[in-house]
Amino acid sequence: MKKNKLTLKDVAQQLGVSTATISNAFNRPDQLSASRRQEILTACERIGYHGPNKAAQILRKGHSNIVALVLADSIEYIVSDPVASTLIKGVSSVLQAHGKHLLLYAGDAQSIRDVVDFVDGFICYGAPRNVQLAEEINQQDKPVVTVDFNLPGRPAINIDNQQAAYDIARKALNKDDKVAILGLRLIDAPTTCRIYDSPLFEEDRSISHRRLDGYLRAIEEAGLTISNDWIWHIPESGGKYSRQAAQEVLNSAPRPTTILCMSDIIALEVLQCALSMGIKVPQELKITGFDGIDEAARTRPYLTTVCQSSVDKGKAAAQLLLAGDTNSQQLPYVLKKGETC
Amino acid sequence: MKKNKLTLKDVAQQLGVSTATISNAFNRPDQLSASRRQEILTACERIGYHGPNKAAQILRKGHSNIVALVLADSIEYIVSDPVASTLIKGVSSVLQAHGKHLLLYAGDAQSIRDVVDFVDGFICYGAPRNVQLAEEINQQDKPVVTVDFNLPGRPAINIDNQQAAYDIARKALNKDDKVAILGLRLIDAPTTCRIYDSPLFEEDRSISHRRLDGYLRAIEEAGLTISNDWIWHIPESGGKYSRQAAQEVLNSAPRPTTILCMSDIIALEVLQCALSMGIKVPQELKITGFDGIDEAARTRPYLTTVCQSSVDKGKAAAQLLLAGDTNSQQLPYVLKKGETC
DNA sequence: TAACGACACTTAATCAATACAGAAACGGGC
DNA sequence: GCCCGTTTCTGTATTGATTAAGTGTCGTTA
Repeated sequence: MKKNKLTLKDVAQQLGVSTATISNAFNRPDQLSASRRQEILTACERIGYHGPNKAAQILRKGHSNIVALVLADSIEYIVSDPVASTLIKGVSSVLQAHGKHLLLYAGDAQSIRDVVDFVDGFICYGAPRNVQLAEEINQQDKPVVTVDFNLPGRPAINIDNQQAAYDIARKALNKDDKVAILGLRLIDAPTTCRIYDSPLFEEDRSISHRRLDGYLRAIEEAGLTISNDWIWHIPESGGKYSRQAAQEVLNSAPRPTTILCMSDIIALEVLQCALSMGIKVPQELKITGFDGIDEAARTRPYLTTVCQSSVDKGKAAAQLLLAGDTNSQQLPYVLKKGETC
Repeated sequence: MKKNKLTLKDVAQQLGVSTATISNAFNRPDQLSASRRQEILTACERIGYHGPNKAAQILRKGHSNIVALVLADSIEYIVSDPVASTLIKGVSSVLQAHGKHLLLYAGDAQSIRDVVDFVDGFICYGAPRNVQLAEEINQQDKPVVTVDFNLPGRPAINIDNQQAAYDIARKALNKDDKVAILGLRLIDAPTTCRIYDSPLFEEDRSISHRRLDGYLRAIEEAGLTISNDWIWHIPESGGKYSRQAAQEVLNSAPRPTTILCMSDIIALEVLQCALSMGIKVPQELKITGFDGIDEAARTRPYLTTVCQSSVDKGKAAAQLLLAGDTNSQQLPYVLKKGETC
């Protein structure tokens, strides 16, 4: 527990040189002779000065080596969500390789101002609940990269959600199928529910809406129809919401023969629920997922889903941010034929 | 993308008052009349000044509302480790309730200095690989709380690891048992290996050493013996290390009848390996775990283990830190009788 | 009515650094 | 010996705020 931290000024006085020289010794080696620099550095080591104060550096230099990862959900939820936590892996691996630090931000629109002034940039994952938060971030004169959603004028990392949804639905659907869709955050409601009158399409098209587009296109091409009653809105993959939707949809009459799920978590919940009800998968019920989480490959029967790499998304986002690149990037996905359809 | 951020000085000039008054309007309402304060606040809102620059505040005030969670492993590993990510949940829930932010630190001893100057305190989870990192943090004149390891003079959050290990081993052991222990970070080696000559006990007793004490005491009391050959060192629960140890121990001759594992992850690996080898659990092989992760309750047979709440540990650590309390805290644990012994 | 304290606000030092302009020293060429 | 350019180092304004000390005004009280 060392007290009385040394400042650059103290060190300068002790060594009999100016503060500028000490500063340069640490930051700009070309500004002083190599020998002098070595002297200063070893002297600093000896007296216990570990380099310029970072708080002051941040103020003066205007950057901090800290990147904020802004999360749509609470950290509590995120760390238990396989997709999100894998994304964190990707982001942090790149940041670490560049000597940057990671600040996990999961607060509201107000307290983002606590960090806005000193972080070097933002990676936003998922559309924030709070629209104000997204706006607040977008107003900043700092680099921003979004993942799995769009912010006007900012680069985004995405897969082609529409095409992926179309592809998997096309593979699943047959003539005479009765289709249901379990969607993620389709409307602005805090509970699981069917979509009746709520507007399906918003101006700011989220990835869920893109996926929905894909599903609907495939349904139409297969000569089938679907009404809003058979599209569910789920506010969040985790917790009770998915299970609730699974139970509702499987107890509906007539029971769907194909259920298109916008996440693997949802699909696994449907699968488990179906099996416990004695429904044969895929004979009586076909299920598709989305994401390709590890768990989806371990179930019996294992899931037919769209595999996308969250690690790659995280890496791409971090790289884009650090490179100052402002071009959006579309990552590949692969369809994984499982045993559920 | 707003440019030319306003400063407090700019605002003061525009409103024709001193900078001190603006500052007080935001930070010390008692220092100016309520009416004046209201005027200033609404004026700031109007011209788009969102409050004092945080980087400057951090420098001047010396605190930032940011707490660093220092992790022994890389973030990549942490987010996929159920124990660690649950701890993060606990920590972040308390921090969020107090308006603090969370900085995940998983770097080395050098770059900790990037954050040391401005974070308000440290929560250290698990003994860092790098001893220097622990020392560096301990030297700071900032609050530190440790979880699952000890730093001299700093409060620690722990369960009674020795007693817990003793309890579960006592329950598992019978006369004539052949015992093996799969330990976590017992010595300073990067690979899975048996412990031969390496010193079993170090001065700075880690939780693993406490657990080992408990196991050994139980073994002795049961009238059994164990030599260092039958104690494995595993550098990290995740990855290939546990599997490797499981294979080694199960292929040893004579094969142990009881395996005491210092984490559930390790125990599950042993269980899976044993089942695939056709070994009957618990008839031919008894296994105990440690931690009580969710997954341990879902396997068949499900694990006999020591349940401790990582959420509670995280919460306790954050609360201790924020309260400035310097007393260590011992949390409760419960033995969970499963089907593996 | 002079003294006193409470209130409202300002002045200016301070936090710990960076970076630019300029000074001193040095060396080489003519 | 003088000029010019380079190298090395110093002085100081600047970054954007906080805060202790100080000034002025007003109402109260002896």
